[in-house]
Amino acid sequence: MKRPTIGDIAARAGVSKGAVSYALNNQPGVSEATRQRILTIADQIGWQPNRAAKALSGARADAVGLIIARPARVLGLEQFFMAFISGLEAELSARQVALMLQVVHDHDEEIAAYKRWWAEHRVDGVIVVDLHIDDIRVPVLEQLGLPSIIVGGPDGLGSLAGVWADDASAVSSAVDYLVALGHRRIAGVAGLPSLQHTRIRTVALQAAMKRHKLPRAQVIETDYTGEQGASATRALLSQPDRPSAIIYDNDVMAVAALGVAHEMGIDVPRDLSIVAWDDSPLSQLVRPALTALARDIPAYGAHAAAMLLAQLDGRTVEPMQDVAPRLIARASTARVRTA
Amino acid sequence: MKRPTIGDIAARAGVSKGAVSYALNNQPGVSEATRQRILTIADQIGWQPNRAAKALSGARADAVGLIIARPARVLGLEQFFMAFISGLEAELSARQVALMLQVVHDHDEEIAAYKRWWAEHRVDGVIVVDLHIDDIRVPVLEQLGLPSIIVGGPDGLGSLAGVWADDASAVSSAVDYLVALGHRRIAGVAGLPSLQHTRIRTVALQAAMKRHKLPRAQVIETDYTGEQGASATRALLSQPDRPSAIIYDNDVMAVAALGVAHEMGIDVPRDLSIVAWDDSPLSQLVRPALTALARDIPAYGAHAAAMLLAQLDGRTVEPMQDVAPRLIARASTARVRTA
DNA sequence: CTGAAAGCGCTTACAG
DNA sequence: CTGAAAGCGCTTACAG
Repeated sequence: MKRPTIGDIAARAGVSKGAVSYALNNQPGVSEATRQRILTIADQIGWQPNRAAKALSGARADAVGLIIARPARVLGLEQFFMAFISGLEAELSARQVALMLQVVHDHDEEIAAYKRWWAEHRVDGVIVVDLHIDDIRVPVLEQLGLPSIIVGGPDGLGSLAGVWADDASAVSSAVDYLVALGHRRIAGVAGLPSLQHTRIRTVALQAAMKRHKLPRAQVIETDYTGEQGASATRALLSQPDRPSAIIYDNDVMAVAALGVAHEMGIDVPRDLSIVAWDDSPLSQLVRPALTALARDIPAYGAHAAAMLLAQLDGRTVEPMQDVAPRLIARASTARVRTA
Repeated sequence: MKRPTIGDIAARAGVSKGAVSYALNNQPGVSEATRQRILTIADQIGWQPNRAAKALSGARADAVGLIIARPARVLGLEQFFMAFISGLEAELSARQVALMLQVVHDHDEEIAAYKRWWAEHRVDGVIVVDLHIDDIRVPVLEQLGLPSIIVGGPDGLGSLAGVWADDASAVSSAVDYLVALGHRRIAGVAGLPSLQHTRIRTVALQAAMKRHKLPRAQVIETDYTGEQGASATRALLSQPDRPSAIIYDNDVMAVAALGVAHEMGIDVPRDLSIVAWDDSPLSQLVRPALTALARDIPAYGAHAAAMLLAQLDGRTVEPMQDVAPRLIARASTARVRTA
């Protein structure tokens, strides 16, 4: 059986295709009685709009895009993206908007994909993640005029709207807590230095140390993998003046740190306190359970999607700071030993 | 500036739109010289095909769909999906085929989405994951005629093509290994009982026990979360005749088990051996590192995508068994203590 | 090898 | 409130 078209509906209802179109799209131009009759017939014969035809007449694609530029190797261990996507979906599918997903190697590929999607009318807008410092994607998106919501900010957004978490205040509260526990030598194992939020966190860490009149924190940058997290931890703990507390930019590295501490005979939390970014089932499962800086990642995704949809509806969208991450204290942090 | 169309190209080249179409699609009907001239002009003016117009003329959507039916809560901790998606993408993006992703609550929603996508010509085919026992999606997809590749099998595929890993032989080899280490009481902490591969694994476990003339394995079913993995482990280890080895259907539960063993004063691997399905960075990071049944998940995704693309090209696609998972021995398994 | 034309299924001014 | 018609940008028989 062939797919029914508005022509079929029009024939059955004894009206023109134009009238059917108005009725189906809730446009004025048909009487309420006719509209109802048309809607009933459409339902009966199982009519579904042909997207291609709609799109060719200038309608929206009813799809938004998300591109992730990370090596496959690292992707698997990021709890972030699945949680973020499930949040996006909650907003999008309620509005029958589809999500186009692509995984690429770098920003050049990502930009090429944006251009193609936009030229092909595949998407109405995109959600951009992993904001970099001096991000080359921002000017390209501005120039294309492709509606975009950046996940990150508040700096470097250009004229685009963004949504970000207040990582700085979260780091600050973590340092306050550690200092209150008596820690004075606090170090950081950071993520990719090119990411804007890595810089924000590191700057906030140093600012908090300064505020407490403590020496600058040692910070080692990594690629987020467990291996690099482990190496960084070994380096930090092999010094004579080793830190008594370390803040990790993701949970995988913090778990790796537990293994390193174990192998070096350093007890957590007695001899070393550990704080991990991004609470996760993992953080709760390991022993000792990890003190974490927790973000509501699905909510973060939902907000980004809602902002994009609002923008597509022509509403003006203000850059927005999302709720601040919370410090969840567990067994990996403790009062520092009085030597 | 307006987007260029084939009309613009035709005007510049001094040929008809038809000729341009033939040239651009590598169809016969234009001379090689003309084709080159047209291609050059298209490139110069930055022409990109309008998908909507192509689709309306009966072309493919050049998109395939993937729907994941899992609660958001569980999704975040599944390393599987991101790894699988990165494998899909490797195949798809090489062919400029887009991936439509949707997250739903149950199979009814999933089926509704398949119907809509297919009716709307949004996708050319779909990849179906998490094959259930008596899966209601299979007959629906068969009836729709929507090209589909099932991830799972070999049973319950109906007339659809599938790709699956030989979980049975993997479980069998794990049991052989444990028995060789002297274990006689082996238990299983399984995943969702409605999933086909859960049944395959459990049946294989019992078959292996029988082959070794050992008593049936105790198997506890779970929802894959760390909590249920922990409860199941507590239950198993609280018995007088507690097992000396347990096989877990995912890494998250196995890590939770390490915590439970620790809290109960049971040493791993001295008093308890643990084998985890699906090797992951997590399995390698925890202490003791987990002996794992490892699948190459990105390759699995790549194969599924390749099969779907082949099917869309009209090639006949045979159901295919992927490479068998490998047992990777690490520190969580050991020779059983001679009591 | 090339041109002119119809058609895909919608939307939307334009007349009545 | 309704109908007839043009148009979106392609593809593809059908003539030359």
